[in-house]
Amino acid sequence: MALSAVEILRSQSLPMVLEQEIERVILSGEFSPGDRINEKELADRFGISRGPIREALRSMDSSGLVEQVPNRGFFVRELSAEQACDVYDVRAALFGLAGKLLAERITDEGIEKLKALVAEMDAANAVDDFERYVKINFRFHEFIVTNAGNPTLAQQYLGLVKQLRLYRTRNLMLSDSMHASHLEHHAMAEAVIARDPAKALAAHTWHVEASKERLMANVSNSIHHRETHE
Amino acid sequence: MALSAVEILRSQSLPMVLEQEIERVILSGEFSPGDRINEKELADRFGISRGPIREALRSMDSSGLVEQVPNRGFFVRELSAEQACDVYDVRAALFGLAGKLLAERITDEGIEKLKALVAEMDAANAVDDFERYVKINFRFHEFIVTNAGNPTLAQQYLGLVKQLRLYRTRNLMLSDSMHASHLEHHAMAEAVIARDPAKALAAHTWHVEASKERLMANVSNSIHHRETHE
DNA sequence: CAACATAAAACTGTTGACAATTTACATTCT
DNA sequence: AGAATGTAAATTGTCAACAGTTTTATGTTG
Repeated sequence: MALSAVEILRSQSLPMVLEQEIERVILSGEFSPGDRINEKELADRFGISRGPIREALRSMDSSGLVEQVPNRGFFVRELSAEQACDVYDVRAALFGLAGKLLAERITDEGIEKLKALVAEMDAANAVDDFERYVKINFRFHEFIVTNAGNPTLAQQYLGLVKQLRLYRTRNLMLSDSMHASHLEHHAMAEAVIARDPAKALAAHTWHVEASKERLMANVSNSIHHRETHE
Repeated sequence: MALSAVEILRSQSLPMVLEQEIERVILSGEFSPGDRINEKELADRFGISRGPIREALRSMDSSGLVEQVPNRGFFVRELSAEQACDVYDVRAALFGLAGKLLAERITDEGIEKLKALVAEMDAANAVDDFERYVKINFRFHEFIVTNAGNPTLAQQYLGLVKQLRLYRTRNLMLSDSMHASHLEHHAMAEAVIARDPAKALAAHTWHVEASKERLMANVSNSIHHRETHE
């Protein structure tokens, strides 16, 4: 399966595809944070040699998904709670900027698209459809970041989101969280639709900061209850 | 010269050192943005094979200093004026966060250190010593970012600063620019010393935005006068 | 003389092999 | 039994060579 995907795109650029594939393997949870990555194992899996694997891992090292220890190899990066908070703080600043820029630059069609996304979330939120909500939520955030008209910003932001997925936690979306998040989304969209950069900056920044706090509260909670569940 | 440096640190980690060395070569201006990077040439220069070179370049690709075009190799990244603006905007957001966090967390000793740096800049500013001012200015910024207590933030910020060096421009620090910049530095330091996060956030963000505008004004100016100088 | 086709050179992408280091394991000693 | 030590296996770091592509140089044609 994975091999055929690599095989098909070989003509394009092998290590770039590899990067995505390895990323997928890591983020899918097959490799856990802290795990050592065996180069030969990956090479055999994709039917190639270790060279391209190492190049892909080097690249992922730079983007914070893996870490290299000299003479010991690559490890899936481990993100402590503290580090996750740090990433969230940076993400909040970037997302705030995205909201501000979007409010300055969004087109009329963009506004329609945004309204449609919000409407979709309204629907999912109304019936407590978590799975659907999470999906649209992702598209909503992606829309904001990619339409802010700043590729550097988009790249950095998406990189941080990837890093955050290394902070494994029983990410069960609670009903309360969803409703709170949804209210924030409305505030964000309102500010952007009103083309109010300052308000958008504040709303977008706040949304990520609030997300961080909800996650951390959730984590300490699930740690508290771990014994009863496992 | 470069070879001996590599030789000495070979025991530590070759490609990591290589990364710094190649970075130095690029940022020193020996390779210009848009230039193709010859792997063999670099390999010969450092007396090693192409493998580690490629690994280092892949890492630098991820951090935005070079770009890879399939089957054509690596090129020093070219930064358009628009892209430079984008990077500045992101940098402003990050630096604002750094200022805010620093104001929240700075220790008493940190405040003393900060005051000392400001005093040094005062001195250089008073006598229009550009070279000295630029140097301390760099240490000042570095202090802020590394003492904000958020390694992720520091890493991202420093990466952006490196990228900005790809935007070659006759970066002559004008007297007006220096004095304006200096005033902003005072406002930043004041906010941090007062441990006022909101004010620090605003002052630090503004400083980078103002720097961007000064640079851009400078650039259009120097473009205007290019013919007479070259 | 310019434009195009062709052949040679240069370069990148990838591989398999070898050296150096680390890890795992069995043996010995206290 | 448990710690220490030495050996074997596994793994990483590096290299040199080969295949495939791109670039350059050359020669030919309209």
